[in-house]
Amino acid sequence: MTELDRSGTDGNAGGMTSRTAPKLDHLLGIAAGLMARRGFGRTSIRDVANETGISLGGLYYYFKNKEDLLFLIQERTFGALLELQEAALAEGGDAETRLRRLVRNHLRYFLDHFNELKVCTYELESLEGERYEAIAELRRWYYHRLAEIVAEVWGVPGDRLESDGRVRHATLFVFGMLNWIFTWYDADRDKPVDRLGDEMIALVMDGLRAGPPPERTESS
Amino acid sequence: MTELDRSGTDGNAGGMTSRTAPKLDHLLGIAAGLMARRGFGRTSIRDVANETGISLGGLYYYFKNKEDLLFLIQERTFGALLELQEAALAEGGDAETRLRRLVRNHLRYFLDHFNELKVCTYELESLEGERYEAIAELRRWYYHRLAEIVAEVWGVPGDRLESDGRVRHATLFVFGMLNWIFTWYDADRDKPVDRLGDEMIALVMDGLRAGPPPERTESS
DNA sequence: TAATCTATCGAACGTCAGTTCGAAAATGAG
DNA sequence: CTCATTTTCGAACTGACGTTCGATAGATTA
Repeated sequence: MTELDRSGTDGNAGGMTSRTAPKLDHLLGIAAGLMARRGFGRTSIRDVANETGISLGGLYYYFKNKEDLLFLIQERTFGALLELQEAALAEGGDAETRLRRLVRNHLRYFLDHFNELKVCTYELESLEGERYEAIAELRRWYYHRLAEIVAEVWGVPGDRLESDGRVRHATLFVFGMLNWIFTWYDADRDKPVDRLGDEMIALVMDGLRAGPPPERTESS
Repeated sequence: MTELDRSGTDGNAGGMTSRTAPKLDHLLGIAAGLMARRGFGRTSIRDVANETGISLGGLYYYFKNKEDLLFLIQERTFGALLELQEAALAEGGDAETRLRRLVRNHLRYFLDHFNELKVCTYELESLEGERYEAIAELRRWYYHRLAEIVAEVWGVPGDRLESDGRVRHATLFVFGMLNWIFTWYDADRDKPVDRLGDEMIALVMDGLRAGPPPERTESS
């Protein structure tokens, strides 16, 4: 229904086929900052123009649509996160080890790319059609990796992973913890991210009944 | 900075001081449905007019602002939920019992008022000034009630509750699980809500290491 | 019936948004 | 220097949005 016509060029309006584009990255970073604060719908292209110093019309050299701008932010940010996580999983280890790595990476990445990842988390549904599907696919990949770990902890065989609602729910509970952080994290108050990760792992693995995790200052 | 001028009348533009207003409730329900689907920013007053059958101008008899419309939805929905939870807590019981009640109530309420509660969850930041503060206050109340339970499970004394980051984090992790549901819940797939609650309690209390919760069909 | 209050309407106003476009600088190669 | 390509600009168009307002029924009261 909602089609998009990527006419030959592969993402942005003008040329720019190079892997990394510093000016575009800068632009996307600023746009993400605005969208993280005011939301996609409330952020105008004119806001982006003012904040970046680029003229209103000039922006359309970098993206062909407002929605395309959002897509570029999400694709790049989420893509990089998933690459990171893929590498982390490739390192192997038992389920708990991999889970801990995943959570820590996620939290570290979220600290370094707060605005961008917040936009990824909140504004998926502002995309439509192909663009929506492309990002949804990335999310599905992430979901499956975590679900596999949950299933492994519980000893659920891989072929029953899809049909077992308990694995699905537990996985989504964990994602809820991870993603909800954007609503409350306060850099000053909640300082060491790795400790946050440890606390989360402690809750996920052993629950409240095991008591609070140790209050030490730092670890690896 | 951003002031609102409630000139005498107490919330809506016209009169209407009665406790329950069926037509207003109907209106708010439809508005919540639109906002849940497309977000506050993307939902226009004209959309609400079309969907309700009330004329564009006529809507302003019920609220004085678009933001006021959002506020009314949040205040009523969240207010009712908190009343429910206050009553549930008043019933007493140990920490786990109260936690289970809280979670179950939350999930049941979320099923019955999906759109409205989704709007409450996502659109707090679309409010400003006094209206923002009023809703934020309600949320704070909810947070504290859950934090108290977490602290009780861990045996953290009430006066150290505020300063202990671990209580804060664990509480917010649980809220994350609860609120993230709006992004994935599928009425057909994830049928019995009470079981969802039990699975969540199982994870929160005992963690993944305790193994998956029993797969029974239903309980109380 | 006259007066008052509640509820509703349609038209209009002003603003701001996304997008387009042709021209013009800047850049870099031959 | 010349020329083609890349990048940037400012003005303009078009549509949608929130909000206002005077008019108007219907209901209620005196």
